[in-house]
Amino acid sequence: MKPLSKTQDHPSNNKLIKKFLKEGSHFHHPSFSIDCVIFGFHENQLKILLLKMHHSKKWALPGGFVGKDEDLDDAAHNILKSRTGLTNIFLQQFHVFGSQNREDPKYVNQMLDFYNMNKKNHWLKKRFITAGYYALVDYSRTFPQVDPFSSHCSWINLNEIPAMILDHKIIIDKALFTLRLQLIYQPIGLNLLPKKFTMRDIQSLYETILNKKIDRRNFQRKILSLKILKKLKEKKKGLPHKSPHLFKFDEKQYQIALNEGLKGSW
Amino acid sequence: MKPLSKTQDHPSNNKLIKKFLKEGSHFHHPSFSIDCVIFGFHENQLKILLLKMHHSKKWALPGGFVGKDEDLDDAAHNILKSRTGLTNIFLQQFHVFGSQNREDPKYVNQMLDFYNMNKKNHWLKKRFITAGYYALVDYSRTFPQVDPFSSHCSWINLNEIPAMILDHKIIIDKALFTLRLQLIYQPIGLNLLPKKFTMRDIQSLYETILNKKIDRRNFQRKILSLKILKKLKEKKKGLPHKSPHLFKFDEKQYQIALNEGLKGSW
DNA sequence: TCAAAAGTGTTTGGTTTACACCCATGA
DNA sequence: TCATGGGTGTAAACCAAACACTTTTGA
Repeated sequence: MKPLSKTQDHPSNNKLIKKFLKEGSHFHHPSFSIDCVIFGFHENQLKILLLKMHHSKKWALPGGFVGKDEDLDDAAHNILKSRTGLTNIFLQQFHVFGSQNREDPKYVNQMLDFYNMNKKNHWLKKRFITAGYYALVDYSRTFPQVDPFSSHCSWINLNEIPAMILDHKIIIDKALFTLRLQLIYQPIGLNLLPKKFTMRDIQSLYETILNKKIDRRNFQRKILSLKILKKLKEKKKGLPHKSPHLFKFDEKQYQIALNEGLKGSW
Repeated sequence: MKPLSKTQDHPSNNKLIKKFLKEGSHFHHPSFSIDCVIFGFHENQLKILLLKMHHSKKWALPGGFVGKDEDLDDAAHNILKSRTGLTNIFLQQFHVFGSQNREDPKYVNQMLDFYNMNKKNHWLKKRFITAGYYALVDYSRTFPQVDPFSSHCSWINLNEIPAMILDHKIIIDKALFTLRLQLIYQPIGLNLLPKKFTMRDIQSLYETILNKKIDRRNFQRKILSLKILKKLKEKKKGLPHKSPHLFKFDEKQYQIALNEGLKGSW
């Protein structure tokens, strides 16, 4: 596992947390939460942003609740912004998880004990239904921030996922499945790659998500035929070999392709 | 619009309804509901099962609530069974609807007045988040049943949808969109067609869902290449012209195809 | 015996796959 | 000057779309 982002202890947050634990249920849609699977891409690795929880050895997806008068999608965007600083990002609901046993009384009890809260019938101990959202972001433009219940907020390689609370591992798997499916009929990469990138960069992205090798020449032909890329005059310098062209997304065409739903398969 | 199924007035249900209105919130997951878009196919028409509400001129999707200790998917199956009598049916969650303004205070007020209930802070007047499920069923094997809040339960042609409560029209549109998308990478038709059917039957189904004509010969080649159909010795008799072969689904292959996700496009 | 629908190909053009050669660059 | 990856091309296999002829049937 890669080095973690620096611990932030938020000791000043104690009061806030207590208020939240006591009165949170008044401000939020009851027994309903949102969990975000935030994908980032760096050094040919697909990563997701995870939180290490206080009061538990386990990790969790960035999540939150829905305000009483808040749209679901807005709530998800707020969570994304709080953890990464990013706004206006592709963020999509992909599944609701509502199995009857999605609770973790042990963890919640520990937390309530820690803050000297009354455990009986506490609103957090009820079964929650959670909506899973997934986002694709540019790893290098994020500033991961812990939330009050976590000690670390880190990018973790997809093949190094630690023990997760609740059914969060299932949520991640479903997100990845959806992402791969999506890739078949929609373009992907805007927000996940830097503004300018080489053909190899975007191919690595596709290969990583699909977890298979693609022929370099065939990939180029196919991705260009989608008309979502613009070739720049500029080349990438300072590499040990021939300087590759840089590309950027043609955002207009990209949006059209997103809406129309591409066909075909990789 | 086609003739409606016979009105059932459920006068004996008054007591039950009052109990539900008074105490329903104790038994159910709070402020959360399920709505089902149940597609059926008959006479080359795609239909959906709708309820005409008491106390309103509008119609609604068959829906319900989730028991405190009930899985989301189980709740959806129960709703499907109550309205159609069917079990073991393809039923899939496709979206959660949680915009902040999905309420219809006027309609709920009318109903509460009718039953002399206290309107103040009534649990049904809160904003609900609802999970949309869609099902594909064999029209001819259903026995549509009203629920206590509706006077009719009828199959309505997709192009003759009446005024709907809340955002139910949006839910229908999204279901249809998902169905069309699904058709691209998954087989469809089991449960929606009778056990035995002709090549024309299944082609009509595809044409109806996709809302476009498909070449008869190309369709046959393509659908057979999926290996999900079994040709029967039997032929359909009593037609004015040449007797067509009957087919049935190879359920084993069908399930495999469902899980693998077909590729390609129609 | 005829109209209508079923059964069965074939041709054509495009897309996907597999594979090969030359070019630019820094070490 | 050489190892490495970039840029470009082509043949074969495969698939989708357009289209035609023959067969069966009841009226």
